[in-house]
Amino acid sequence: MTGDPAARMLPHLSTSLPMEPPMPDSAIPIRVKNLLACSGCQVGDTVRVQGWIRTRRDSKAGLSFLQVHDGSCFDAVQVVAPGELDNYATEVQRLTTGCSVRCTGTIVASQGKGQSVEVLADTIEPVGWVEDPDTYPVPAKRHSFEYLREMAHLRVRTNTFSAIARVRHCLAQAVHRFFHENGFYWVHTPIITGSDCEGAGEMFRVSTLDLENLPRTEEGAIDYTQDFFGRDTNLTVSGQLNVEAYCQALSKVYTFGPTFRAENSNTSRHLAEFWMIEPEIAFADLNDDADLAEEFLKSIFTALLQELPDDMGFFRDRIDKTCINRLESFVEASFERMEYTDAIAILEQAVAGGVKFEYPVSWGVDLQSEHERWLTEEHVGRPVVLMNYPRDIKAFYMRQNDDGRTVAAMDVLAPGIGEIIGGSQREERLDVLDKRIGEMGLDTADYWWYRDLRKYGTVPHAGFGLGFERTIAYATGMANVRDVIPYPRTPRSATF
RNA sequence: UCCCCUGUAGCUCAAUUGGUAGAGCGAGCGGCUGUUAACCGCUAGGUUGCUGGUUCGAGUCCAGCCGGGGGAGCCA
Repeated sequence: MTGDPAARMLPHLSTSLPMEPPMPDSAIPIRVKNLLACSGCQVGDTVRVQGWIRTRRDSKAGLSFLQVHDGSCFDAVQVVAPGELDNYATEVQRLTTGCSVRCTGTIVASQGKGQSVEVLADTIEPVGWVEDPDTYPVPAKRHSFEYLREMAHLRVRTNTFSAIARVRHCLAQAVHRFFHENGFYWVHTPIITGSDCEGAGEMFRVSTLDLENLPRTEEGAIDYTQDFFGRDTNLTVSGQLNVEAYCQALSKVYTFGPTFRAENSNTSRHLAEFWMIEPEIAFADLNDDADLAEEFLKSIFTALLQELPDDMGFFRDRIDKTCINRLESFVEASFERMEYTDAIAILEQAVAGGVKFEYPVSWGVDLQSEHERWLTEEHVGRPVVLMNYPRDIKAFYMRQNDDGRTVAAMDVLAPGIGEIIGGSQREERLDVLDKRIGEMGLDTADYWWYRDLRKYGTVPHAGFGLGFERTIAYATGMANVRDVIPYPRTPRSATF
């Protein structure tokens, strides 16, 4: 649990916050997670909790119940406010969903059902009011995800989005932990790139030129020599080429950071700004790459199941009944390795046997989602690693196989989602690489530094890419990647 | 970018082949209660996305624009 900041106390912060109110000497500042677990405190202790009101329920017997959450865990703590408090009528009974409060009181065993312990308050200090409860955008009721998307600054106060934030953090930590513990170095590949050769999609231009008055060359083209970098630059669409260079000195490396695609894609699986994980390993072939992908995915999903049972229980109960079972099956299964060529034969047999697909199948076509789903869900029933695709449907940097018609590419397919990882062994032979660059109509001059890697101590190497938001959506059952990133960027949408 | 659906109260949605715009939730007030998605009653809350058109009459039909969603393509 050392990686979980909510589990640790930060007394130096807690005691240096501004507007510190008088507090009984014995009051222990504590976060809700630890309070509910009686970790670092026990029944009878005087504690202080700070957070936001989820609901208030009044009892005319002369007390009120406040559900106070602070983001440290899924549950809120019940703070019992006796009617004897000085500000009971003037302030406590005016608290509404969303107000922030600072409470001190005694931890007691709860008389009610639904919680084992609660806080019997000595003081309740409203810190920030909700100025108009009638128009507070996220009252305690059901909201559609579409509506909450337009309230991205407030939606994290809901059960669902605070749970997503914790899952996202947990998985990110698990990613770094897996790589760190396996001897990988995290490489901070550039966000602004001068490479125009990544070939992974439409790019966002980065420029300080005056759009109202663009400098022109004598030929009438835009004169990028006058731009900030003295050339045209873009936001990165992939760190792969850069991280390959570091791989060929550090042996095992990865990138994990934001990536940008200016594609006009309007789907539940695409974002203009998303986070991608791209490991790269040297002295490795495609089988090593598949091994890595399998160990990696099992590691991060195992961590999620172990570290956030309450949040995952919420997703199971309210979002997707199967999400926990799916992850448990995933981490226990051995991945099936299958050749693309064999997969096509299996699919063709299935069609002959009466299975209906919308798109036809034959050797040389890229598999559609329906084909991938059928293979992993119906035919194998476990995760599948498809390997060695036709070279004509894959990128220039993928290593050509001896058969002359396939490349060492792989996709990891998972039940319930389809493709979750795409990777390949990279072409390490300069002559073969140059031939491929030429065949695809690209210019070897643009790849001068990438080609250098093949001139100076080249080595077989491989890697893969994993979309972080798709991984979170898969793990939680959330249907739209726009709801698993705090501030989604999509075509015509970048409000926050 | 293409196809389909959609836009009505703070939110989720009704509104009969075009005829006075309603409910639930939320909110406010009152009642009841160691409460737990509380419950009961009352109240407030709308230029039906925008612009134009057809019509005696448009939330409803037509055109354009803008927004949202789903699917496809592209991909992660």
